Amino acid sequence: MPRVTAEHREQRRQEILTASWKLFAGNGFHATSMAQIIAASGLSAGAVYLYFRSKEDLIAATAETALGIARAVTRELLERPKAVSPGEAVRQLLSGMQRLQDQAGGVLFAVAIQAWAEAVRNPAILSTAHRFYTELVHDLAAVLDRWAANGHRLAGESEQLARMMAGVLQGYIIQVTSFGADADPEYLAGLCHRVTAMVSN
Amino acid sequence: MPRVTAEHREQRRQEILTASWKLFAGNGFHATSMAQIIAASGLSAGAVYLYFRSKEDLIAATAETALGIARAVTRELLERPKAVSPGEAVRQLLSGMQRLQDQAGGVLFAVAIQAWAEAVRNPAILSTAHRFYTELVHDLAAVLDRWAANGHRLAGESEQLARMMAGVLQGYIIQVTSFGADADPEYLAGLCHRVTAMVSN
DNA sequence: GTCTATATCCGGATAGAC
DNA sequence: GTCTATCCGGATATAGAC
Repeated sequence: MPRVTAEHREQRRQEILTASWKLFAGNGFHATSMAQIIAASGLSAGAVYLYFRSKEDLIAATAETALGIARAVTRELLERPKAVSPGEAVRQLLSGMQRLQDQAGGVLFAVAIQAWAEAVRNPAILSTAHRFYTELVHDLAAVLDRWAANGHRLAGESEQLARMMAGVLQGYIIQVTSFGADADPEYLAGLCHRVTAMVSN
Repeated sequence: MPRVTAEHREQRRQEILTASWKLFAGNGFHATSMAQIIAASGLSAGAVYLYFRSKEDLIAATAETALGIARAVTRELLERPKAVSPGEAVRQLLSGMQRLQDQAGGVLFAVAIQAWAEAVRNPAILSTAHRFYTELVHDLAAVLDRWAANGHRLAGESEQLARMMAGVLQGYIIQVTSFGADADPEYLAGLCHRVTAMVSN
């Protein structure tokens, strides 16, 4: 009995979230009204508030998903036994993120940017962002260390290099989302290749 | 007569903008009310609306300043006759931006992030962001070309490399603003040095 | 569990006195 | 040119019927 209910609850939450993403991505968190979300979800106001206590809650859950995509992919990367070059890691990271982005209807990157902006005034979002950033850097450093253990030489301390790689990813997200300019595969291939040059000797 | 009036007008606008920056940086554009801005500026509601037609106008003017800082610094860089390495260019860029940031009370980076987020729903801001990004990439490409003309070898087409450098800067802004993590000079020096490795052969 | 209707509040912008 | 008082619209969240 509780099993079905919990599943049902979770599914409903997911439906509402999916409807919210698109609106949040297109209008930003604050210019999106609960009325819009309610209409898009196909439920009533009362029902939506049954699954999310407040708009704040909805924003927090949305940000959690959007900020977590990079982490989800590095996780996969590390679970495979094979060591990869830093550039190859970035390539897999970007294509994995793109895959999740497409699954979500192409809105996660935009929401991630919203979340970075929201973090300045919302401690809960800041904390989420900080957590995922720390984990991402940690994982990237592990990728670098594994590569170095295979006989390659890093250009410095792995965590600092990992922060640079994280910066490249963040910059990429801004560029592709705001300016739609960097989707072309040639640039992407060059970028990944040059990342390897950046972190190695 | 109109001379004095125009100057006076400009100065008043600047005062209002300066008051707005801090609020926008701390609360975001949408969670900042006109009432707060009016109180912070020390003027009355009527007076503020005399200098800015709407909150939208105020946001646009604020975004223009915040998004323009990188451009302002590259401009200086190019006006000097000496060719510099890509890493040195980034170093000067970051320190120049930091200088402007400090002059403005340490809020411009946060406002820039707000502006990137706002760009998804506000065509005027998107256009401003796009313009400054394009100019920045153009200027960075010129820095690279000048360096290449001095006998160094670039790792690819200068504009694509410039876009990578712009991405590094954007990532840095996010990291330093959201996580306050990258202010240490050692990381900064390493970053600049590695940028040169990224773009050269 | 779900929907409809609404209470309540707060935002931006303006009108008009001085 | 500047300030005070106020309007109007729309936002979130809830109360209560079914």
